[in-house]
Amino acid sequence: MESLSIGQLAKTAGVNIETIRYYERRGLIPRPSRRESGYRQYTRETVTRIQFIKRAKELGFSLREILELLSLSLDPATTCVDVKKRAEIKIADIEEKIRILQGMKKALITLTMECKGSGPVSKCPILEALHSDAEAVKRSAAGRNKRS
Amino acid sequence: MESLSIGQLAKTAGVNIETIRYYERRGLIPRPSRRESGYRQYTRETVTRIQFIKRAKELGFSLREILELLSLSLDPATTCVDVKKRAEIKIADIEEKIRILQGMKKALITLTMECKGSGPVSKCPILEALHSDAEAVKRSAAGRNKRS
DNA sequence: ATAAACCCTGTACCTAAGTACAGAGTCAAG
DNA sequence: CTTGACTCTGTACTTAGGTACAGGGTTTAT
Repeated sequence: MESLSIGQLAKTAGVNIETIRYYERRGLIPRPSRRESGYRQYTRETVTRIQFIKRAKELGFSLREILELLSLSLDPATTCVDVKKRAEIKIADIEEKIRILQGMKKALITLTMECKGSGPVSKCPILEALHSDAEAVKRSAAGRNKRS
Repeated sequence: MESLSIGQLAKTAGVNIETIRYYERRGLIPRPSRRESGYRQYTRETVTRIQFIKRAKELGFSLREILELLSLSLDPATTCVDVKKRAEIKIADIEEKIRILQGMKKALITLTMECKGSGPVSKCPILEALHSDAEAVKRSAAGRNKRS
């Protein structure tokens, strides 16, 4: 078994067949050679390539960014710094997302603590806040709860 | 000015006209009365409604969830606990997202620290990790970096 | 009365990362 | 030799939350 069919590749790499063709369209994996029938023929290299893509995705890179990383890694003019820069940008992206989520969480916790859990919905502090107290929500969501 | 045109409502509430019609289609705001011409006529209530939606979105609720919150708040059988439960589920959702992002961040930081920033891309520890060290990436991304 | 600004419906488009066919051809096992 | 599994291309669909027209009708200000 020196060459892999698309189905074998899919199973080995742990992705869908459709995903492989999609990655090919996106330029993330090279167009493979074909049999006379037109069937795609892959080498083990492509398994590695797909695993690269999967791991980069786990680190939060988009397919567009992964494409960039891949072309970087092929360009002899690239230095390690170029790659490191991408990673640092991604870290900053992730930190921003975390910040926003923590603001949301804080606001929600504040609201749920105000809610005793008894009484009708008409006096629910959570809904009341959504209806009228724009500032409280905004302050918390932005992570700068100044009052108190 | 007792009734608002869709344009006035959009400006007042700080959303797009298209967004208002979209919310109407989604059932997030009630179908308004119409003039003879077919023009939509809104009341101030709808401003409040749209602001509710905007704030709930800031707290991380999807439009589908907001629809649920709105029908809860109209149902007299709803109690405060029902709303509180939604908020708590949302908090858990947010915490899960934060956990995943922190795993990504940790893995990326580990990799960038290994990278001295000098040397050719062929020896970049970041790319090397993506190419072969599946476990290191996974461990960090999952937030359970066992091998210290 | 006419031009600018507004509004209507309906449909298509956008991003991201795929997934799901339809309709055809090919390969492998029994 | 046939049947089932596999593969091909091309297109449409999915989720979420909108945005952008096209091609009409209406309102308002001058």
